[in-house]
Amino acid sequence: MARKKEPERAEFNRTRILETAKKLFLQNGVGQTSMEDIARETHICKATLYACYSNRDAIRDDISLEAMRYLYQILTESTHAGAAIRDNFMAVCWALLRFKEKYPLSFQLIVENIRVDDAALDENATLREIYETGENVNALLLEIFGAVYPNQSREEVIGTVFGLWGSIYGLISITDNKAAYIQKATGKSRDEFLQNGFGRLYRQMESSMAGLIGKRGLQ
Amino acid sequence: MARKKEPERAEFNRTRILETAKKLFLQNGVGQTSMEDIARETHICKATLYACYSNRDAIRDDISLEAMRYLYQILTESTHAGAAIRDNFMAVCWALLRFKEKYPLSFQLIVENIRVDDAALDENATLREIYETGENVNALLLEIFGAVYPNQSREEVIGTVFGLWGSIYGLISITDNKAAYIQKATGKSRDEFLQNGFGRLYRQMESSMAGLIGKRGLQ
Amino acid sequence: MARKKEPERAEFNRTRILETAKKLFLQNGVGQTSMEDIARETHICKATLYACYSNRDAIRDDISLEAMRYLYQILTESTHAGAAIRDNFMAVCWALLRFKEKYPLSFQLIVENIRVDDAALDENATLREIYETGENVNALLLEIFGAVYPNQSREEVIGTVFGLWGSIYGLISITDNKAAYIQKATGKSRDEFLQNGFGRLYRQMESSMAGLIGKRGLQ
Amino acid sequence: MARKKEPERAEFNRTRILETAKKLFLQNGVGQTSMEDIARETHICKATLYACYSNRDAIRDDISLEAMRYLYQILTESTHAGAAIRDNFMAVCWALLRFKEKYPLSFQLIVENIRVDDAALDENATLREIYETGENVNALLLEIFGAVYPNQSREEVIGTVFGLWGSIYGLISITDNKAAYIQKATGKSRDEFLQNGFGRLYRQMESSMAGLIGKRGLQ
DNA sequence: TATGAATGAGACTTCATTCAT
DNA sequence: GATGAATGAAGTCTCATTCAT
Repeated sequence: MARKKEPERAEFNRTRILETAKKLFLQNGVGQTSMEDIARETHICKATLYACYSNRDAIRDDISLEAMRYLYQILTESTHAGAAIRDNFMAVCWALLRFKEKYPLSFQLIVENIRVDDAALDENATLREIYETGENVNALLLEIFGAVYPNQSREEVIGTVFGLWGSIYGLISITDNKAAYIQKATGKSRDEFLQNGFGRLYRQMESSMAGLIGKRGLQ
Repeated sequence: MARKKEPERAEFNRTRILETAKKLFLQNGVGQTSMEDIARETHICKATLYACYSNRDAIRDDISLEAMRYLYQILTESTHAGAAIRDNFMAVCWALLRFKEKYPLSFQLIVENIRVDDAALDENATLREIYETGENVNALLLEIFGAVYPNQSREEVIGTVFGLWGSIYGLISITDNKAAYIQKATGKSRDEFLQNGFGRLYRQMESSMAGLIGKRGLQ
Repeated sequence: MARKKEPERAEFNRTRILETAKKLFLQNGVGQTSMEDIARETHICKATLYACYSNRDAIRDDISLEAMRYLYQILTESTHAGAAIRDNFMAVCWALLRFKEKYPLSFQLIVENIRVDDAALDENATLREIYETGENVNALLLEIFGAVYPNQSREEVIGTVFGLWGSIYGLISITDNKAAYIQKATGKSRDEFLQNGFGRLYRQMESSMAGLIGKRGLQ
Repeated sequence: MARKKEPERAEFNRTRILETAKKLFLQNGVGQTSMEDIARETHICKATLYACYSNRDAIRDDISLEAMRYLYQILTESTHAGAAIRDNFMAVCWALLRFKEKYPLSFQLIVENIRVDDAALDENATLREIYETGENVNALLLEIFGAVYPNQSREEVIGTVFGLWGSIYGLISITDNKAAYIQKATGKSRDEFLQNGFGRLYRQMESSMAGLIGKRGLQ
């Protein structure tokens, strides 16, 4: 098979490696997937593999970055500054679900801390960008929801949003992981169940706001 | 030092292995901990190690079982059939936090599905017991919270409880993982922050009930 | 093939490894001999090989130690406190030749410095023993030749002996390496040639002594 | 920076490679220095490196050749047909020391045999030139010292000179390698020690001649 | 000629697992 | 049951060398 032309090639390999790694990581777990496996599956020789990614963590980090960017992108696309809060809230929830579906392995990034050794962030550009994109996601959320808490301090808003974020994460986790169980126990499909759950969380937010800003209806 | 009598000795070894494994799994990750490591750290030779646990998964499963039992135990101890719902709810929340603190590696058991190959459950007594203890936890929760939804179908109750369970899980995850971040951003300690978050989730439950059962006060 | 009984086995392996390594190191050079090669040639699997010697340097060091001990042994055996100096001198020379023949790779140990990081010697028992055996060799030489320089300070004796030691080393090196060349150019066999060379070096020592202790005959 | 013109460029590269290789060979040992290392350190890409030198041995040989030429040059420069033998002898000794200082890795060339497969010499111009330069060195030595042994056969002279050559080599080896040790044990600096040692070797030569040519004084 | 990327082979090392004692 | 030694398989990584551009 003919070699690709220069500039394309490197990118081509990295992409193939990334896709294959995602597949294998998911199938067998990150720990059970060896560079050997990835090389075999991509038909890229090990030396080349190591030229692209110096170890498994580098691959994992790159996947995380891709995931983080995707998350930021779909959040940006599916929310709108002027839209009704409920719409934005729901958009965020479903976006998170899509995120989990597309990057199941990276889903817990949402509640995890990027390993932040000061050293690590300085030396590892990928890690730094993951971190920064994560910060952008946070900023976006504050921008969307912060506006509707006019009487709350920034600190309170951060707290509320963080809490909701965690709750949504947990709700999606349990629902997606135990979809079959839930279906059997409640007769609801995963998405119906989530629809209800998201609704409850929204009302929680609403009431939390109501408590603070009086009976003035939200939208 | 005199040899322990046979049956004690075996139990003694298993305990040492379990404690050491928990420590190492936590320090280095499950995937990065080898049977070699465990043997070295316990000063138990590998052959003996294998006599106790046929592989790493067996150890991991045993830890999971211990964790599950602990969870069931503290939930049982800290909730009471006749107590105010709010008290029970809060007790459950803080119990989950203690659970995460004691068994960080097993925390996600809460939202995970035990690998349920029909075959696996049949052949693996440990797995089966984990599963059954999980079911007991579920039953306990339904018993505690189900009573207060007299007008709801069992299915609806299961749904509500499941959803809350996931939310609590997510809230604790994000709060514990990002405690430092939260402290810096909101000025609140992890536990203050959680107190608020649990409160919000409780009100969500309350209102969800209120919506269904009318203005009849809850306790 | 049946396994050896316990205590013998380990020693048996180490011996086989050592012998094979010596052969391969000599054939192909130390740098071109891999642990792989040694494993293949000994029919000992690599893991076992690593259990005996944690890396190639450990093997090399062990060979050096064996060599050093051999050197000390043959020097001890072939010299005698009361013998004529000339006899002792010649005995030392021919012992060195035998040493080079038996441990060609270790021959330059004679003029080399053991890598003496303070740390290394402390942590590496083999290195330390090589060093100490080397010191014993030095002491032996001083004992043999020192007595005949009654008027010289210890420092002068050390200097003279060291110098001779180096000269013998060099003479043997060139003669053995270029035996064929020498045979062609001078018609003498390696050993005849050496006999002459050693003789010249002895007379050098003799005259150096004569100069210092007067016409008093030696022996 | 503008590209060098073709022929210059190639020479420029070869020089850089050679200098870098000498440094790395010395630092880490020949066996531990890879073409990879050399490419990295010179910032010359590997393909170009291979265009200049087809493998590591070719580099090593080129260094050897450079060394041999240097040796021949300084021997030529520092000795003189009409000079006193003692002066020439000492000049040779100190030249050898300078040689070891400048080309430590090539020092043992002096007592080594160039690998002389008949095939190798025919096919490998570098090897052949090393060999020939080595022969020139030998010839030079015979020319210098041969004249003073008028009664000896050429064979005897070769023998004597060869033997001295080896002794000087050994003396320098041990003295330079163990300079610190010697300093501590004898209180003499390396060069003082060598001065004495060279003197003894000279007297050896002198007496060897004296024995043969009678009391006729040298010089 | 110079280059970046690719490659097969193989080095070193560790692991899970199994024996003989 | 406990142990030290052994093992085959696999993992991570590097090297010398070769292409296509």
